[in-house]
Amino acid sequence: MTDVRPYTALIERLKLAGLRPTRQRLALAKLLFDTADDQTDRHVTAEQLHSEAMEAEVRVSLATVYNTLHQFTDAGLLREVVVDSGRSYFDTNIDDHHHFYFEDNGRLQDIPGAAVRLAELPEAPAGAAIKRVEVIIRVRED
Amino acid sequence: MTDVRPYTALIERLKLAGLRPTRQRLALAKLLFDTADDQTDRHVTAEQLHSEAMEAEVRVSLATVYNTLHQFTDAGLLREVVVDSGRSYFDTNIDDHHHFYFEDNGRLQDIPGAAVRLAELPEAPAGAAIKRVEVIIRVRED
DNA sequence: ATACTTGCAAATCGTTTGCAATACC
DNA sequence: GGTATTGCAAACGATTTGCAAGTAT
Repeated sequence: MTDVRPYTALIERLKLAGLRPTRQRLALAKLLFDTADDQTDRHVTAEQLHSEAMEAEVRVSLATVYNTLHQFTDAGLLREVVVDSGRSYFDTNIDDHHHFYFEDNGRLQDIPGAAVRLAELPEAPAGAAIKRVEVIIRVRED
Repeated sequence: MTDVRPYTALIERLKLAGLRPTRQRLALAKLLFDTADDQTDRHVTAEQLHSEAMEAEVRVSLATVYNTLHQFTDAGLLREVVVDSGRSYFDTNIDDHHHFYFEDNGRLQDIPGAAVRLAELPEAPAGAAIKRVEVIIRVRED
């Protein structure tokens, strides 16, 4: 089942985003977006992704992981989620959706977009435009 | 208009919270909760509060500001708001409410509780209980 | 050939900690 | 007096940066 030219689609995706398909960006994109496994939504920190890369025998520096995550975010391939001061999560699900945050262990979990509905939203403050509405449901294991 | 025994109420408040009314806690409480000025909602970072203390000629170390902010938060006098990775805000408004976050300049602004209404909420994941629902509306100055 | 990327190590930022000195009850 | 609190400076963890070396087009 090992694909002989496995990266074609990812290369295209990076090029479209205006990013050179370098070895490290490809490898990270594979780890992030290649859903050979089941889940479509991943929430990774830079450290986590770096560890995964190491396990996968991919040599990438932590600095490059940071750079890449931000480039992917700027390119709209990822979304940054802030729930914990001092730790940034990157979400591979860029659709409109919200999150459960497990404060005990720092895990994030997607809430399907339809499960949260806002009945009423304030208008943006004068001189400002709404960029995104984020709902974070903080939960505690019991 | 300078009160001769200005701290009585704050002292009581700290005692009720189980905190010794020390000089530095009182001074910080005054800066945070004394609404001689207009606004009832303040969103401060530790650094900001420390600066204010310096300007007010109150000698407090930054470490103590951090300690105090967390103690106040644990005691329910403050609420911590996380919108920016790497920076913690403390909100003097502990009522149920949500926030606008101005990404350009890092300013936070309360949204009155009634202006956001959630029509539908998911139930908590199995084995977990909802601790708080936070709505953050990220806005951009234009 | 050239501009973009990478890796490394050092630097930075916000925050926390250990511990001796000090203040509150 | 005994315990809680403070300040300092060092330690910390996550993230960023400068720059020389490597790589994609």
